[in-house]
Amino acid sequence: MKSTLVLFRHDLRLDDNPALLAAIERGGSIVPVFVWSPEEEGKWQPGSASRWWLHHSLASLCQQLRSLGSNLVVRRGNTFTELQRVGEECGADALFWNRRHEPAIVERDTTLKLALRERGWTVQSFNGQLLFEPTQLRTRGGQPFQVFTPFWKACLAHSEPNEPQPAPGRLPAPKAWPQSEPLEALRLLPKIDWASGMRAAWQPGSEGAERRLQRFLEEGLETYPTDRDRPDRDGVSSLSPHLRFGEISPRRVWHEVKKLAARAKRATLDRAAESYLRELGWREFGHHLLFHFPHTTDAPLRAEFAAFPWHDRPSEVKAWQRGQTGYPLVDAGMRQLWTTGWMHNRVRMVVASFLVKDLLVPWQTGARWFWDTLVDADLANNTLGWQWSAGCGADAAPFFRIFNPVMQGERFDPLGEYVRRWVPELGQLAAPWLHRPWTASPATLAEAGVELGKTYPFPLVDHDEARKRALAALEKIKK
DNA sequence: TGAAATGTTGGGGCG
DNA sequence: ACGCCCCAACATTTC
Repeated sequence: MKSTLVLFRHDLRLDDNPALLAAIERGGSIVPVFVWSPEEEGKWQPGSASRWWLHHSLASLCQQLRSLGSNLVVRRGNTFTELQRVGEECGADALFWNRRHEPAIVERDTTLKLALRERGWTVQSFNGQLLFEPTQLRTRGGQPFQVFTPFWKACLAHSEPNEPQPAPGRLPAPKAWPQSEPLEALRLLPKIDWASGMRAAWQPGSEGAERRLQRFLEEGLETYPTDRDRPDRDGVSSLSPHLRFGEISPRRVWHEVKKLAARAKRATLDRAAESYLRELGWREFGHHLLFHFPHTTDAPLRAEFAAFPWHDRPSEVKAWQRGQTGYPLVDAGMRQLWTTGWMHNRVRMVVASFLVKDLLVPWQTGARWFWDTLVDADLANNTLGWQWSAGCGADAAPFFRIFNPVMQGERFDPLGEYVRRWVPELGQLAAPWLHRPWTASPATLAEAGVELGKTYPFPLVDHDEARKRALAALEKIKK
């Protein structure tokens, strides 16, 4: 009996999993495999938050596989070596996977494919991560898109992404299971347990993804166009980490949202669906860009920004990381990130603007911190987001577009509920002062139990001055 | 998916 | 009634 290995990576689900379905169609037994080989990811090995998530997501996948009479073979080491060994142990001569588009992985996978084929294996890869493959969409001039709007129009004009496929009901097991390590051997969990905030906020695995999706469809989609900008509300889907690990397929999300809007036949829902799918479009855009411009993980896409006069001050970076900048919205965001492994997108833009423009810290420093702390850390989206914020990427916000952290707070967290949740030492301050405590009278501060410089910091920089400094720095790279 | 600076307009107070 | 000033409200330009 023939046997097919299915390599799981960023597709930790059983439904709408093209590699898995193709393996079943091929006939014979199926051997699901996970190989932990972080050094093969190059400079961007999974960060701490991602590892925590990965552990739990693998546990969930393993349980689901077992309920189908299968299992997950867990190995660590060199991917090529381990797959060969697994193949020998169960007599498999085929390997199927869903593609990833990160530069180091594309390179690794290309080598892997060739090496195994040379040894007589059948190796096939599929698209399980994206709505469209990066090579499918080109401008009329045959170039990759670098501006979002035409990119998205091309997506919408393209034939619909495939309908999602249901999970198989059963997976034929091999006669003998290859050796497998216990999950704990991968040592993905932190040594000191800092993950309690993450446990409270998330349920890694496709079951958790499913719950998020259903809740969002029922309660969130309708108000998405406005509430998506409100960190004080539960107005977004929170699917990002689930999409990152492939616990839910983007095609599934796409079709569920469209189906709901089509059934409802209401203009508001149509608009809401459009607005949400557009964000899925940004995810897609990020992945396509990284595929076509692999150097952008570390270097600005707009080369002139390489000469930007950044100021990397470790003490200021530290204050930013710890949520001690003295700007309440920035600090709230950074603490939400530290505690839950996630930050609301509106606030991500504000904290990124603050780091890059108010502090003049290189965007790569911010990207590194997000990479380590986000449970949804995704190389393509992280790169796109930071280059967008720094004004040096594709279709980026112009550098002179500088967020005012006070105004953003007043506009998007008007009652200060978001700040109060994450910066409790300001909890007693009334809304008008909450976003700019340094402007409150000594009496107001005393009444709220706030002592600036002691219980909560003074602003690290004066935004007005910082803004002028940033614009002056920009002049240096202009001809 | 900005915000500040600058320009324009129009109503009201007032001599 | 008129001209003048002020300034809020909005629009446009600039960074």
